[in-house]
Amino acid sequence: MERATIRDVAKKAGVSITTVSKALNDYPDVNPETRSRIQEIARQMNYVPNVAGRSMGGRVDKVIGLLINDLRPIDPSGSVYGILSGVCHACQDNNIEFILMTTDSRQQTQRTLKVLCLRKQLTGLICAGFRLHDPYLQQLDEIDIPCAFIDIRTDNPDVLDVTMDNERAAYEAVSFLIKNGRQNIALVNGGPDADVSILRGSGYRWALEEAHLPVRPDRMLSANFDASMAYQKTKELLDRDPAVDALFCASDLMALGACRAIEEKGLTVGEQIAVVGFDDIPVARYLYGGLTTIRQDFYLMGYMAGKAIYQKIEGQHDVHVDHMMYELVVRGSARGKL
Amino acid sequence: MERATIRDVAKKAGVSITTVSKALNDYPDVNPETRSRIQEIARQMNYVPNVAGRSMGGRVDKVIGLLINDLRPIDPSGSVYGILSGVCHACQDNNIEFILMTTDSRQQTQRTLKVLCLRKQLTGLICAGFRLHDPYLQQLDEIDIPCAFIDIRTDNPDVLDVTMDNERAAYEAVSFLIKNGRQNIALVNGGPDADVSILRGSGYRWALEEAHLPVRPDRMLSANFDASMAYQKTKELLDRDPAVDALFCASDLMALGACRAIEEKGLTVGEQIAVVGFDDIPVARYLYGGLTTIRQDFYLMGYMAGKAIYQKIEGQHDVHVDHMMYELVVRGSARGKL
DNA sequence: TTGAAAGCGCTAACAC
DNA sequence: GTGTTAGCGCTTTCAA
Repeated sequence: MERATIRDVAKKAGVSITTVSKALNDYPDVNPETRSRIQEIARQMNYVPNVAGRSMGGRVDKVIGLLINDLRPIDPSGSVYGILSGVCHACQDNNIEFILMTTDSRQQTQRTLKVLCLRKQLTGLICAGFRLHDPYLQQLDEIDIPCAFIDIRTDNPDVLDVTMDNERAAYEAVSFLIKNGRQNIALVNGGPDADVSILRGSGYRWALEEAHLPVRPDRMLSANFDASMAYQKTKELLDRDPAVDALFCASDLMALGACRAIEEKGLTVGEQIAVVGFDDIPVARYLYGGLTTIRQDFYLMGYMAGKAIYQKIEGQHDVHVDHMMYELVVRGSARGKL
Repeated sequence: MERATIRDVAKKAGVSITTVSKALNDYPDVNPETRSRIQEIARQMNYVPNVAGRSMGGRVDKVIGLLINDLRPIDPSGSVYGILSGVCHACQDNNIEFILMTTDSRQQTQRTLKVLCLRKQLTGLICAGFRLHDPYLQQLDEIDIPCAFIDIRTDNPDVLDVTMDNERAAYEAVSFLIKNGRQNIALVNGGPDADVSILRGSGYRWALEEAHLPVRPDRMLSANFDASMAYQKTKELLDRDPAVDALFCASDLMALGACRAIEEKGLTVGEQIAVVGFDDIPVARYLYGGLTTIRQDFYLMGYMAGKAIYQKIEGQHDVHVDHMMYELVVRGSARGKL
């Protein structure tokens, strides 16, 4: 059977399509009996309004799009997944349509952000996974819908920044190591194209400077958030610089790679070399006697972004997203004496 | 500025809307010069065809929907994420629209699967995260679009089953333990509402029976794929049954919980109690000297499902998805002597 | 309380 | 090679 249209329902109910439309859209000027009769018939016929038709008729559904840059086959930190499910649930809770879109640097040069928004008829946009040189960051003025970016600063005042205070979190992590007697702390950072790397790097330097410890470029590694690259570079570091007694890693995954390098070198994680990670991935507590790390909540980030965009769509003016909470979770890989 | 319509473009180009439509949709009967002039004007005006209008005009885009049941805030095994990104990439590669939908047991009772498909105008459907008693499994006859289910058998011959041979994989894992001298192997399984639990459980029994080892119900735990429940139940098991010398766990996450219980009891993972997990999550190699586990590839599952559904949509008749590959990855938590 | 009619943006016969 | 026209399914005035 073909899909039932409003006309089919009208015919079966012996009324006009206008009346069916009104009945199904809860207009007040319909006889209650007529309404329920029509609703029943529609249900029986499996009638579902054609969205295209509705849209043409002038009833456009509001839609929040989540645009993920560079969607990878796996997501070891769970960040993308957490954001996705958070936005999704925020949309459900607020009864607004949600769609997922993806892009990458090539596609960003082929199709403008504006055109992307028009194509999907977006009412609101949330972006995640973007890096500092991505073309879309320059096109934010062109779109005229509420927009939020996760974990990257946009320097556009109309765009909501959803992130935590990465600089301060890194500062706290490194300060914690210092307070516990570590003096030769190296940094295993992500790539410089990620805004969070920059912030975590400056938090690291801030803590060292405050403690009057030298900031040594040769102790600042860049491992692109990749476990095996972290492993490799940490190994080299430990070979050339035996004084290192602690590592601050900008992700738990890199911390894992680093820990493996430490153990292979015959050193112990926690005792000889303290390690602090970042993210608190679900398995962090099981790793190397428990990974000390900065916990952040990607689900909540997504949820907050979704909720804020919804509020903007609904015309609220003073919408603003606070810095997300974080927490230093102390476990075996870097014990506290305090 | 309001959104440009085809009429605006036509006016600016001094041609009819028909010509614009033809030019933009690569019809042959348009003067090449006219075509490129129109394309240029459309680009300048940021013209994007209104999908609703297109759809009304009779040009319906094909859409594959991925329906996820019970989307959780986190996805520790990465299975949902992997499937999602796989389907997404398959759709990109085949140039077909992709949409993500979610449901749960409550929503399944409120809206039929048929209505869901109609609402989203789906051309193809892929379902993941479903459990044996979910209502939608009974409604498969009602939908008339190509459909695939991931990791659950549907007993509907028209529905593609995308999964690996879970029974055989479990059989191999347990046989491996037996061959390496383990005689008292317990099972830490997922809940009985997951089809894979049933299959992995029967693979476990198969291996024991083949080796003429007793199948003891008191050694078969059910921990709902949850790490802390696995921890708890394993602890109880080890207390009451000191003979246990190996554990086969139906997920790496549960294996983690079990390993923690083992270590807390003062036993060593690998030596005294061998542990085999399931999934090979990205961090498995870093856990407990490397977790021995069955590797599966969720991304590929999603990709294959997407590709197969696409082929069915395109009218291919003999579409069929082979069992996905798996592999026993031997690491420290259960060494092989062979 | 109901219905006739216009129109949303687009495509596709078909005529020119 | 180009334009005219009908119509897709729906909502929404506005008149009855």
